[in-house]
Amino acid sequence: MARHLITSALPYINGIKHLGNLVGSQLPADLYARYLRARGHEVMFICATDEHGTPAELAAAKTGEAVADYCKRMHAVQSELARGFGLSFDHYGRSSSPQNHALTQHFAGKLADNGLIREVEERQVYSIADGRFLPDRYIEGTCPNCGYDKARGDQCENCTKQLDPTDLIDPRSAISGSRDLEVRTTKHLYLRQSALKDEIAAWIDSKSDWPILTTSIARKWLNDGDGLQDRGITRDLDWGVPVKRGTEPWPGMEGKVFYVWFDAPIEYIAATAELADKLGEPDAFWRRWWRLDEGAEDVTYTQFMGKDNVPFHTLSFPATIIGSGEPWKMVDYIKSFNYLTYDGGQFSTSQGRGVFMDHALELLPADYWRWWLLSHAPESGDSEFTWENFQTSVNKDLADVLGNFVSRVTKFARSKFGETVPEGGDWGGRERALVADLAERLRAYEGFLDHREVRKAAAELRGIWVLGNEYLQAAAPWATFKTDPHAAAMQTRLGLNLIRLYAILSQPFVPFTSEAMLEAMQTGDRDWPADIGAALTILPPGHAFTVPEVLFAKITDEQRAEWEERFKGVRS
RNA sequence: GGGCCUGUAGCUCAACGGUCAGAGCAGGGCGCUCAUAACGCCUUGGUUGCAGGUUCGAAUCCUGCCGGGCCUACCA
Repeated sequence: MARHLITSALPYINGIKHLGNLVGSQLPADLYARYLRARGHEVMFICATDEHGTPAELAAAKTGEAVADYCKRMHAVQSELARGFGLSFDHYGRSSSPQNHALTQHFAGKLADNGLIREVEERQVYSIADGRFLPDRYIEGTCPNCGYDKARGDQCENCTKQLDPTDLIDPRSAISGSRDLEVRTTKHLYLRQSALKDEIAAWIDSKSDWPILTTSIARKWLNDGDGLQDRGITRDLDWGVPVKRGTEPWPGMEGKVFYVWFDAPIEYIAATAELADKLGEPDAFWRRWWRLDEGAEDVTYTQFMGKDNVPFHTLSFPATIIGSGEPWKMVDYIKSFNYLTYDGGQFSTSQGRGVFMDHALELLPADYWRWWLLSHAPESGDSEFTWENFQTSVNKDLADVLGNFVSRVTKFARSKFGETVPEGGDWGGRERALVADLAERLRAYEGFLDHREVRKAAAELRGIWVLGNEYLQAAAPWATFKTDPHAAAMQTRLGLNLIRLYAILSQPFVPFTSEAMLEAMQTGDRDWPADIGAALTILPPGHAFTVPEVLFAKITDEQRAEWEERFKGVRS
């Protein structure tokens, strides 16, 4: 039994996430967590909402709520959706928690003590009408290069030229449209990442087994131009973690907060502390996961994230931890994903293009989405969601291969032997061959999951399901029943036991269906099989079972057409 | 502009220097009838984007070109 710490990138608080967000971090992380728990390991699976930053403030302003209220409400919404998708977090925290405030301030204090913080005077655009400093991208104007009149302060989307907000002709606030802007001087803290460059580079170089996507992005940032740049870790905002040096005030930094990307990863740790507090446990409860000097030496830590998150997890957060000089647990493996695209284009939260978590659950049970998304996870490149592919895959894999297997076994058993596991007959060569085939495929399945190979694991699981259908076809209990009822009883008994086995093996992918299968088999024995032969005799002769409802109804052409139409436009 | 990833059967992908380039779906044929017209078996189908090069041997390594995607540090 090993100890596994697993974190999913934090979904931003600003609205309901789409399927692309889900498959890029939370869902594969959940798959891995469920698998490791099923194997008997001790797992701490952490996620949280990322609540700070300008977009949260603006989203709250739009609904007329105080930002704290907005975040509280949206956290509840996201939390409910996570439950709906079966995401088995041990804790779903909030980056705005008191625990995260304290820990973020602690890290900043340590970094300052170690000489890794410097103060920088900056000139930034202030909007008088909005009463706030504007991040570069929230300033709009005419591009001096191409004349495009909706260029943003960081870059012109039309000609892709990188810009400085002061380059813009006729600049205005993207929030209010106000032209009443001025450049003001403001002071900010910078994390001296450049001083830690060599240490971080050596650390990255030691991770030879990480996905290329992860290491290539890290190396790019480490080596590009002048190398790893120092990074501002404070902002002139109201909503966030107030800048403090540990528990002490930070002279000159009054009224400022830490940058959202500084406090967000720290929330992984703080969320674990939130859990301890919720359970009434002492600090040791969470520190044994995070402090090498307090019990975390034997922890394996895996992070899951979309590729846009990689720089922060390979560079900024490690810089924070290394720079603290304290023995915090660093990540052992970073699993990163490309993007899921929607019908040829991008999923878009702002444009409402694509399928979002709430709508997805209105249409179909979570397992349909979990299966499709995980079996098509964008591991090697971007992958595309189309309704046609979704319909075909789900109908074939879930309804025909798995669902129908359960259906044919239980209905046959009930009609010939009643609703108890039939007795009589002994295994022969065919059954032993099946066990051998299952054992071989199970080894492969476990290997893929151990290495977080999501798509391959899904393909292997499907192969395991197929073995059941192949066996039935070859054994043909409906035929043997006429000539040798004992043999038919044995074959049927094996089929029923296969259902229990499949429920256990499929649980990481389709947990709700897995539960329904176990319930139908009326068993609570969900031990991961150490020995397939033994696992297929757990349900003994005479054990009662029930015939479950159809596990997966097929998606009809009419449904597909309707959904295709409904989700191609703007979110309603 | 720079960098990274990617281009393999109609579709989605595997194979990451070495037996005839594999699998699922789709297409064709046969079988079965327990089952959600489901399942099983067999089968059609590829000059591995293009052009060179390295090697006994290349989808795989190198160079160039063409196409797709992403990143480029004050959105997160």
